Amino acid sequence: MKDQLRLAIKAALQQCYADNSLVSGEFLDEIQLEIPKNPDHGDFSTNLALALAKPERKAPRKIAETLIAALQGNPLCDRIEIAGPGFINFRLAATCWYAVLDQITAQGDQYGRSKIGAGTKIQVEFVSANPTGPLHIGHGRGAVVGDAVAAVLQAAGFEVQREYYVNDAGNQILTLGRSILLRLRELQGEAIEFPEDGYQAPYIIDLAVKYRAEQGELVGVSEAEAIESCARFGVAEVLKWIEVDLQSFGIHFDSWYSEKSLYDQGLVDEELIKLKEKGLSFEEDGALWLRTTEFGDDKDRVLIKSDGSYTYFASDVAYHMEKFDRGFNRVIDVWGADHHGYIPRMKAMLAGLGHPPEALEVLLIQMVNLLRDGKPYIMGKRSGNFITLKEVIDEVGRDACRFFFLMRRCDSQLDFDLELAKQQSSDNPVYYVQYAHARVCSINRNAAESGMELLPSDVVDYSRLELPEELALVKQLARFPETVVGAALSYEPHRIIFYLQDLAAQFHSYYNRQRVLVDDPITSRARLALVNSVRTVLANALQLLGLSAPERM
RNA sequence: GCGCCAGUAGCUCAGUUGGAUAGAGCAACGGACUUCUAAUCCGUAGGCCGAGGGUUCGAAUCCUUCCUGGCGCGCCA
Repeated sequence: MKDQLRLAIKAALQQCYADNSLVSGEFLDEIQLEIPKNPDHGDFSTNLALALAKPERKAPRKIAETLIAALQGNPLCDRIEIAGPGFINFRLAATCWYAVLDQITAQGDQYGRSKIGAGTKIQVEFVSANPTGPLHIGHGRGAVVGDAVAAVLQAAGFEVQREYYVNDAGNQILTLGRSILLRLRELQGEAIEFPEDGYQAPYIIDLAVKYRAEQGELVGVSEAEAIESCARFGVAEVLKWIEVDLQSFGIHFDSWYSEKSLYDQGLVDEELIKLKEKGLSFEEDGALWLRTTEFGDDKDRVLIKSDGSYTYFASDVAYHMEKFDRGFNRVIDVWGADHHGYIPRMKAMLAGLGHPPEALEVLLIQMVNLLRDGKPYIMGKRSGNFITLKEVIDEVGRDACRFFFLMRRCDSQLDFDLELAKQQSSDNPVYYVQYAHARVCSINRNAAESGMELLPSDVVDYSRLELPEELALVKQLARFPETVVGAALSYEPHRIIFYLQDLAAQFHSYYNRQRVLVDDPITSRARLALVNSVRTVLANALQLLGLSAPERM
């Protein structure tokens, strides 16, 4: 709809240049067309005349008049007028809008999907929590946002892969192994002293118990081998928990990528050699450094520590280069905001190795402040004082939990009060949206009972939809595809949430004001077609965000 | 000290990337169930868009200086 109008305007502009009624020849790549807040200003509005005022050196309103003359007689438009300083407002013919209903009916669950992404390959890496303990609520936000960003990109025609990076190498894994081993010895009757820096949470004991049951007792192996064995066992077990939790949250990964495998394949050393060859790394104080300051970082960063072990950064270099080797045009990392200081070195590394820094997009998810009865709930893995994601989902419900995490822009902090979330579960906004869907389904049941079925759109008389609120609903439905595109290109899935709330509000209002099933069958059928288009769009949007669309509530 | 994010109604937040009279939910107040599901609707009230300066036809939005809150600034992960 919008695009058709944009083309018409472009043609008109061309015509004006051709007959010299406008002279600058200036072309704006993107003619701005927006939907005015005030419906009195028409269905669409452009500031084109204002923007051309300078190059044309003419009053905006004069330019607008010329353009309108060229647009006269266009079948799309019912009325075109000049307003304010030189806005051109378009009111589209009602018949144009009815075409949207045909489109929705024809496309069904595909309505809202587009090909803007044109198959561009994007990887979204998210969650990637260390496999040393169960997921907590902070991971939940990143998980839902990452999943929704991926979904929205897919809907916009990008080819998307969801990946979980498994940090199964490094110190924290050794700590996990040591902690399990100590608990194991404890189970075997040894007196142990649990160190401050070990993982003290109770689940470590569960792991030890399971280890003992499945692997037997550790005898005749060195300390290092014992730790390694416990660590591998622990990682595998914890990853199973994580996968189950994510599944119950409706999140599925296409790929689980092991950090350890980067070392095993020698990819880390390979990249380090490349960096050395490019003269980007240097040795100092017995460590190997990357000269990230050359690309805008505030200090150089260590790749290999003076004790010979690798930093996280070293494997991240290899990991991200490997992503591009796999053919992704763009790579999105979803991180907690507390890692934001890490971005400059990553971008510097990419620049150094010949990739445009824009190819990596880091989405920072601000903290979730977990509250219980209004009081902050301090969490720490080591202390074992945390609430797992699973517990939260069980308490609040999957749909409500996902909805809650998606309701805000990811760069603003989120207060999550468990008591409040539970209390509100009956008037939570997610139910408001789902209820709209259930209501349409209910109307359908009633229609079927009275022998009225949904007819093919070519026999529905849409001209019966002449009430302003009916036209407004259709216009809202027409905005769905561009909302999805906007959400995808800006990585802002919350836009879909707000769209859903708007659409549901309009529907509920219509429902209360007008009956769908009235005495006149022609009108009933037209209204039935309308509300079923609403149902389709609600269902598509809910599905996109991993939310259910119940038929009864 | 430096950097990132935020500051919009009493509270929680949107604001289509610079447009016309700044919006919604909750809370408050007043109404609507004999009617397709009241988990709904209708109405009232609520604002110096943190503060100052700048850019232009036009600023909540852009540039700048401050103020407040959160988070970072390791040869930790």
